[in-house]
Amino acid sequence: MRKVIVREKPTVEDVKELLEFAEKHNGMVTIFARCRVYYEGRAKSELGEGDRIIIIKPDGSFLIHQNKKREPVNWQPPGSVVRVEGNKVISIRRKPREKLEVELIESYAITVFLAEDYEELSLTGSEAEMAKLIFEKPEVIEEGFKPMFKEKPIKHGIVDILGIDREGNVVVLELKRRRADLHAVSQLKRYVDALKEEYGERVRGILVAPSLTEGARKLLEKEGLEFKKLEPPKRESRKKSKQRTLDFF
Amino acid sequence: MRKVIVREKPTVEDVKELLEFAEKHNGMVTIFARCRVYYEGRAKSELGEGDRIIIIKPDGSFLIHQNKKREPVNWQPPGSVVRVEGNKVISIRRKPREKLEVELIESYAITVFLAEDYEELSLTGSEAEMAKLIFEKPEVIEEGFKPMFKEKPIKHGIVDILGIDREGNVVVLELKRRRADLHAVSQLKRYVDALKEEYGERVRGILVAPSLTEGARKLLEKEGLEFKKLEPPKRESRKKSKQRTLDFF
DNA sequence: CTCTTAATGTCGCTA
DNA sequence: TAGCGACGTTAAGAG
Repeated sequence: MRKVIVREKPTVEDVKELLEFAEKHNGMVTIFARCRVYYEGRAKSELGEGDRIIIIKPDGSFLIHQNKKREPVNWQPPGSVVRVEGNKVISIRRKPREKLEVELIESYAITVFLAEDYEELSLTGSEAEMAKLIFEKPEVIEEGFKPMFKEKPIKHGIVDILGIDREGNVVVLELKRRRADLHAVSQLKRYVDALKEEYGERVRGILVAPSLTEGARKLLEKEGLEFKKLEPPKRESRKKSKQRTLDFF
Repeated sequence: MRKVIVREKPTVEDVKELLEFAEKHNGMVTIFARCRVYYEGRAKSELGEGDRIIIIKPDGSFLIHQNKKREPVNWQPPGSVVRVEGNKVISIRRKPREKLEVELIESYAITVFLAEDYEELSLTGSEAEMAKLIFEKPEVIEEGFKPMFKEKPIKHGIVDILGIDREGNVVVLELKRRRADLHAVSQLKRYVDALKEEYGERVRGILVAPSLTEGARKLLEKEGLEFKKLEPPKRESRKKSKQRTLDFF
């Protein structure tokens, strides 16, 4: 069977039919249309008449893209359910209850894409990999540092890394894969405060990141917290993908 | 001229040609293809062979969508520049330097959409509207509350609303349009700490939100901060759109 | 389910 | 341009 079905200048009936076809065969629907959009749920919005691309995925994800920006102007998350009523395509989410209505003024084209995809993204340079690096080479923080826990729940939150320094002080690390800001410092402060209640004053807080904003540096200093420069490491490639390539033989 | 140009089973030359055509006419390109994706920039990623929808907008936004999730698996933000090299579609961003490469294994279809859209989203139920409500009816916080500043920069951050209560205490409000969590409390705490340095102990911090998580409630209590329940208001409709409808006449 | 936090977050605003 | 914070944030992971 063909991977992509295209219908130009579809009628409302065509749209209905192809949406049903896509649902049955787990296809992705793309509609190129002049439309108006109404949304009500966590918030409420209206979008006047204009040309947009509408994508409906087999998992219920619903995207409406204007000709600018990375973000969809309106959307519905996975798990939503779509139906057609007259010239409206409606998507409903329950919990929280949200309704998205697309009023089709004129449909220029519609496609159904029977996409097969078994691959997952393999990404490197994340905060999780900074943590891994620190457990493998604790000296990147400082000589004598001993990491003990990762993602450890404490009184008010979950600390990235909890450990002990060479003098027996409790050390909390807050990791950031990019330049750390005021939020990061507040977060670290919250953990240090909570741990001081438990362990007394011998608690150190270290913000670990490639750099700091000026505001963060000032607040960090005021709060008696520390900074350690560390770049998120980037692996050479291949993580989740299966390693059975030709090299295997 | 036609709004949507469709080419099925395009060659690499077709793709190149239509991308150039789209760039010239500010069209949105959509490619339905089996592909592999490589990204390197702030992080680095690889995605093995599979069927995806690729969208390239006239502002340089670049989206690659798998058949699941609301989020693109790979992307490039507005301002990026696209080019074709052999069977690869490459998008470059400078500052930070980021490169996205899509290796087209098989293109099933490509469309160029000459989308015209002059409308902007009108949204209600935002935090900004909560602030507006509080300035119009300060009593929704408490009797005698006087809001003084909105988005006021202080020592370590920018407070949502700064005001005075009936007893002359300085009051900081931190607004959240949805259930407030630990982050919101830490943020409020940061503001209160900074203001206490300036105004002494007569500083109150109030978290204003429709609800609180358990953890947030506990921390708020421990820190001597307060909570005021308030839902973000939803207007009846029409904000940014021009009011020139039939009713006008 | 709720809670907590990361994210190539993106986006808008402001000094 | 950098800093700061909201977002209908989304998504993942743990309890």
